[in-house]
Amino acid sequence: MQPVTTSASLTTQVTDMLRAAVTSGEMRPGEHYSAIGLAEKLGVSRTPVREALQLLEKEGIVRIEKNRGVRVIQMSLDEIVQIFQIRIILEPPAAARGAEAATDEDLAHIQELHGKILEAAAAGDGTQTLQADKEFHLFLLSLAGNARLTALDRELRNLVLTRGLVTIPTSRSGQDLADDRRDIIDALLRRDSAAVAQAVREHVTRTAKLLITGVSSTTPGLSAEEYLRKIDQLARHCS
Amino acid sequence: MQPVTTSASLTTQVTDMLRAAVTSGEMRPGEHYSAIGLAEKLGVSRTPVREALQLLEKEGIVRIEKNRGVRVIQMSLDEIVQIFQIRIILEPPAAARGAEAATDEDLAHIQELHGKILEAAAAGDGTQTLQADKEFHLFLLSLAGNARLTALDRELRNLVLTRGLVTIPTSRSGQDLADDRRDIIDALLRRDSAAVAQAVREHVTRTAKLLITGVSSTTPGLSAEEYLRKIDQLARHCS
DNA sequence: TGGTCACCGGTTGCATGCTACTCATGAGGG
DNA sequence: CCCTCATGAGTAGCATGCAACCGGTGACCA
Repeated sequence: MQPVTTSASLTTQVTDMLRAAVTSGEMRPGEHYSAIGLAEKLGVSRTPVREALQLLEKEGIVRIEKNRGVRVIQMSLDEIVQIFQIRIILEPPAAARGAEAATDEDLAHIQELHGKILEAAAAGDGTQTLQADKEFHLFLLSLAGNARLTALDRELRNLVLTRGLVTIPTSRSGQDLADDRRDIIDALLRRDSAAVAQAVREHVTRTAKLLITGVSSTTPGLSAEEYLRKIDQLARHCS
Repeated sequence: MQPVTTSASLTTQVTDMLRAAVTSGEMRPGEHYSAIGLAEKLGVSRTPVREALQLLEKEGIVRIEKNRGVRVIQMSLDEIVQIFQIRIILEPPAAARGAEAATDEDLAHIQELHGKILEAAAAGDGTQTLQADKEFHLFLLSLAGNARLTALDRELRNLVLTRGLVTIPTSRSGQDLADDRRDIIDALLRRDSAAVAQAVREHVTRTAKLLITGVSSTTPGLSAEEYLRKIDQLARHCS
């Protein structure tokens, strides 16, 4: 039904391309880039690139250094912790509400999405698995009927991806995460919203811990302990 | 110690000015504006205005209509509810954690900020009251040590301001809100984090209800009931 | 009279020129 | 030998030119 999708504005396209370049690892954190260079590479003028970079800066993906160029932000462990602190607060209640509001078709669709995760995981396609996992969770959250919350969560997830791609898919941890999802689905099918909240909470917490230990292990001289402690520092105050 | 604060970029300044123009009511929701017109009015070229508008669009304050100009978004009651649903989930645990982490100086500063709210309220300066209230809450949240959460909350608050300026300051409700703040401070001084969470939760919930009934009363044929019900639809699932 | 279409004012979107700024390098002085 | 400072290469930031595009209005035709 789309009328050939009159191609979106260049600025928008460039934004997406650059974001993809970052999450795919093509543009590396800490590295320096110039708007003029990126413009040439993409075959457009500096203006849309510059505007795209400003938007990405607002997302927290890059930092613009006045008259110096742009730098992909090397997300610190501290910021990763902050993001997960937020996710651990937000996602459980949203998922629980989603469980209440879900129709039978929604539940069927969830199981379908779950199937796709398993397929991708079985095929050993890490990127695809991550993508499918994201869709699964975002669909669940969207059932709560709060579009802004869903969008917010999507952005938080994207941010982590810039650091997370490498570290997530170890086989052992992949199994744990799969078990978590199984728990979520079981609770969903029972329409036990409290159990859904609990399962989601554990799932996100586990993801956070995996990521943190992973990142800190590749950064010698950094103790994961301190950061692991912080993860549920906020969530435990949820009344 | 600041080296004369080399003035921020024009784009940034324009962004702030336009945002202020929206929240102050100078630019009205639903109204149509052109980048070229705004640029003339501000005495700058179209480029920084255009870039500022793109950033504001990302914040959700305006919508850019291709080749047509820009429109200040008329926030729907539904979106207001969504924003408060998020705030009611986020703020209580953050405030509670802040209560744990606060130093004695922090507590003193909080009381100072509280004093400023009372002053502004006594002087009958609505705008100033709102501003002081924002600072109070954001400072409390910042004590939790999660800068991203604080920034997020600031943005959510700004969004509501585009609709909220008019409706908040009725004398009766102002007193209720002041009482809430009193509760928050009492709990803070006792370092009773659970009570802080509870008090914040009630405060935000009350604010939401005031705003919703206010807005719906100025929009005839709209029942507030439906929206009021939704407010804590998510928060009640906080385990 | 009703409908279609061409035109036109107004706007954004992108490209590009120019200025001012930042940082690094290297020469010159102490 | 070290420190200082001038110079230059490279950059973002802003202004402006130009084309493509949208929507409305009025003329023209059936």
